Amino acid sequence: MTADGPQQAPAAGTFRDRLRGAFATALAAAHAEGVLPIAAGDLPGLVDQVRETADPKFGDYSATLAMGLAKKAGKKPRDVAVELARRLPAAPGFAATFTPPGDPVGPGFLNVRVRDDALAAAISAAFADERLGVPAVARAETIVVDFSSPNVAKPMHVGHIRSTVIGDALARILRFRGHRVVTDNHLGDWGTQFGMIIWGWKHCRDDAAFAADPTAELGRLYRLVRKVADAKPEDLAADPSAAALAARHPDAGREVLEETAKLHAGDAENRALWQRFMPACLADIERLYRRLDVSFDHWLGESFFQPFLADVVADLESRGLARESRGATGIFLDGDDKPPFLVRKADGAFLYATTDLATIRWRLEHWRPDRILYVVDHRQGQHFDQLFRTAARWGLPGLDGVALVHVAFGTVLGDDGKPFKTRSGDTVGLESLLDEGVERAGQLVAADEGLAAEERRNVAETVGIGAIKYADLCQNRTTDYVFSYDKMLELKGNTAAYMQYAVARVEGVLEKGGVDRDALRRSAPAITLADPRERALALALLRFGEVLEDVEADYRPNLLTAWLYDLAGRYSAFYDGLPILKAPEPERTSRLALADLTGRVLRRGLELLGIGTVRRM
RNA sequence: GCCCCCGUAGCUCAGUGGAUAGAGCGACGGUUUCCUAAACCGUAGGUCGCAGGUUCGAUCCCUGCCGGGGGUACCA
Repeated sequence: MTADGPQQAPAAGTFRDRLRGAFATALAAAHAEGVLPIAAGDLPGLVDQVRETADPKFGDYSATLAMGLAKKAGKKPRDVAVELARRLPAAPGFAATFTPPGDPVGPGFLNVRVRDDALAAAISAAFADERLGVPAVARAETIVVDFSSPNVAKPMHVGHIRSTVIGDALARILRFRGHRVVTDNHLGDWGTQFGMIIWGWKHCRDDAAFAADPTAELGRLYRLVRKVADAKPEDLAADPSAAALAARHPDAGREVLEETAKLHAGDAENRALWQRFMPACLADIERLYRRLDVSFDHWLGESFFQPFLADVVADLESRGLARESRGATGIFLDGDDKPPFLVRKADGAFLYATTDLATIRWRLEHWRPDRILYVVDHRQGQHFDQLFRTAARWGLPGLDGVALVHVAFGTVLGDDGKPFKTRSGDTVGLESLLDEGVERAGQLVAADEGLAAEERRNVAETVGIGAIKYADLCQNRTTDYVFSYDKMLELKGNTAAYMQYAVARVEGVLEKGGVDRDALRRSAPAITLADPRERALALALLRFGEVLEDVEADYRPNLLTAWLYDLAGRYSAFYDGLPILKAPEPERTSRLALADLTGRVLRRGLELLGIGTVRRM
């Protein structure tokens, strides 16, 4: 190791962090010497302009900040770049990690390359590290992640999958980053759907069916009563039994609301029915979560907050925020002529706005979060806008400085571009969705004769569920996405199976070589990165921490999937082009270490998305 | 009416105030005495909806228009 090279484990932080730090130092020095005018507040925005290059021929990292600074400084962009480049080598840690940028390129780009010895040292450190070289956040925050939140007593359907999958992935990622994460399944267990089921129970239940499969019977009642209560002619025309029921009960819609109101008011019979229905509903939901490998710290549903609702409204009224209008009570956030944020209906019932306000108050009091994330459908944007503004006006203790964020996502569409439905027009049940994904994965896996029946089933489950989750996560969450089994189960391209396959290939080569991975790790092998494919793989591996930071910044898991895909591709190119087991030393051991690290990074990355891996497939 | 989102290759989608706009599928071509070819390499394919504006630089930011979707007082 040379005198100016890395002395031991590299400095904390990603390469990007270290380079941004060096630029911050250079900027501060230029400012102190009167060369560049920089307000302290501008610094973060400036160093953000240090990022990985689009094309490796420009080096590994690139700074574009000189062009913007030039105007303020009254200098030419290239001159500004030169001033910064001159001061970089003196910044702590720069010379050990990066090669100095040469002359500015183009209008004033500064391109920087990671030193090969620093790259090898960083790989060695990551290889020996449980966290795979990913730094933890400097300041851990308490972050509540509110996701999934299905309506109990309605079967979970395709509409629930995005919130569940995206929310779970974000929670896992934030936790790995070092934050204190509190996941909460804010169940819809107190809404009108119970009025429907209670009404259905009283008028048209099938006791034998309920005894045999409670949730199936409750689901049937829900679907039936919804049609009867809504009384849409086209629905009734398609369903004679619903039509007959609707004819006998023309007031069903009103009666359903009355049953709901009675439940909320504490009516003994309805309350008893609710208590009877709940365990079966929860068991059904929990089975799905087990299959999806999703768990929660808390299950504080709407019913939990029900005792606080009257007080929430009274408090809002006493502070002059909420007032009566057309018999209801609401907060007029945008003046008298715009729809208010209703917290109590004319019939006295509370709404989910009321529950959400009570929930914010409760979470602030009990969890003292720095952030609360709501992973919910983008169609509820207006609700959250009103909710957050109301909370701010409410002046709750502990709300100052707390970020309330609606992490919105688009709708799941079918091939026809319309919301994903079965051919008969019903929403697709989540369970049958998973079954079909696993079934299709199984057909693909079955082609491989090397696996025993049970292992094939496990692989099919992991690949099928992974495909469905990945398809959801790999898309920008704000856009709608078209659900297609064919696409998500492609074995090439940006799919879970491609990444899982890369992991299995790592396993295969290590197994074939009879490699003891723990011993390999303890031996602290020297890393050589002579071939461009080795270097490209190494650089990608070390971006893990940067990517997770970016995921957190915008709550976008698809940045992680995109990077994993890139990483798996680089591994495939490395694996295809270079011998590992048959390479001479020291390349052989170095490549084994790279393969092992790649396998662990891919597995961890997929794990952070809630996606499993297999040893063979 | 008002508010929000979207419009990028034939299809499904990434992307971003920066250098020549990317990937998969589909099409065409190549690679296997070699560790999982479920792979790899290559070719073809784009006025980034249209028109202005801001900028050294715009697919990205602003304005208008066109097209699609969603929301818009007592469901969640």
